[in-house]
Amino acid sequence: MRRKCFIVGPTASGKSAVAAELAHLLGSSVINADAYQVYQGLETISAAPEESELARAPHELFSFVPAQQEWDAHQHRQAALPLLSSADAPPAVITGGSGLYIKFLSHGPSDLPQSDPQIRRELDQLDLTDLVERLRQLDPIAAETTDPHNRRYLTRNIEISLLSGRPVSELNDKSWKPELQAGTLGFYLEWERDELVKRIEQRTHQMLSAGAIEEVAALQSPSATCAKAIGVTQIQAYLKGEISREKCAELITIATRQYAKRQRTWFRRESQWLSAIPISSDSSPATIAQKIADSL
RNA sequence: GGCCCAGUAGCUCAGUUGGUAGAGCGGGGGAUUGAAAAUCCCUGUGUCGGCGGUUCGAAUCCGUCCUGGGCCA
Repeated sequence: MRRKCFIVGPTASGKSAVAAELAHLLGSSVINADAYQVYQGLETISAAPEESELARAPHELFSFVPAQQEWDAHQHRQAALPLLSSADAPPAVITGGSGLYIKFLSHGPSDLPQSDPQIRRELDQLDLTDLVERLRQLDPIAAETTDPHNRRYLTRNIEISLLSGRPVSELNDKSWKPELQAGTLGFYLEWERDELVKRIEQRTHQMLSAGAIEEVAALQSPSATCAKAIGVTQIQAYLKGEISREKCAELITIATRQYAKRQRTWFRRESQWLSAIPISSDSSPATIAQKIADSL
């Protein structure tokens, strides 16, 4: 298997630029591990790599899924595996902000059944107490350990039990298969909190004036996942005249900040295999990339 | 100048006939195995504008002053 170098961090941390530089230095390519940069027609809002970055090195798995389609971590892993097979290629640079997508590539996921739209549609009709009851019938242990308020997790656990015909608690041993091998490294771009908040604010305004509004206006019946991208509902509200442009920017900034916080929490937990790289406004992507390349 | 309304957590506001305060949002922390930019959990001591007074006890009543807003001159 090909060696892997993960570049992760919260949104607006400058991952794309560092990844592009690093791939350039290594004569390699950048592989996307971001749940929203996979979509077509969402480039601005998802902060997909810019022209200059795309020109720096080949980019894989970016902007290739129609916005009307659903995509998920498992499909993404399947799509990425062929790109990671040749052992003699230079290390692949994998980057993105979606912890789950990263984890699916850094570790082998458990062998569980895939999602089933039909089952989900049916379960969506039930209310929380019914979902909890349903799970209890299928798997009392899982019902005990699953947050009874978390619709997503309840649904997925019921789905797994139904599809496999066995209780989830038997199938999911909660221990990831360590896929990390020698030569695989992960780097976390670590910003000082206030500085990242400033960057998020600036980037939001930049996005709005760089086509984000037109992009959302042009979205034709996006998939449920796609419609959940930060910025979509806020810009739609602005387009309908429900909120001002300033309010829209404020709401997007807040949502992005909260997202960055969740990312921080996720990656903190992954710190066993991720080394933190302190980064600030005076560090250039090229310098960071060089530093990483030297440590490989 | 006179009258009226408002002044309670970073923000928006609740606080029933007086028993020293509580929600939402924001913020902070956490969870996270095929929807993950999703979904969910935990976390609220603040001179109740200031100063006096009444009372066993006042954010709640009285007086006065300050700051916003409105109406009348």
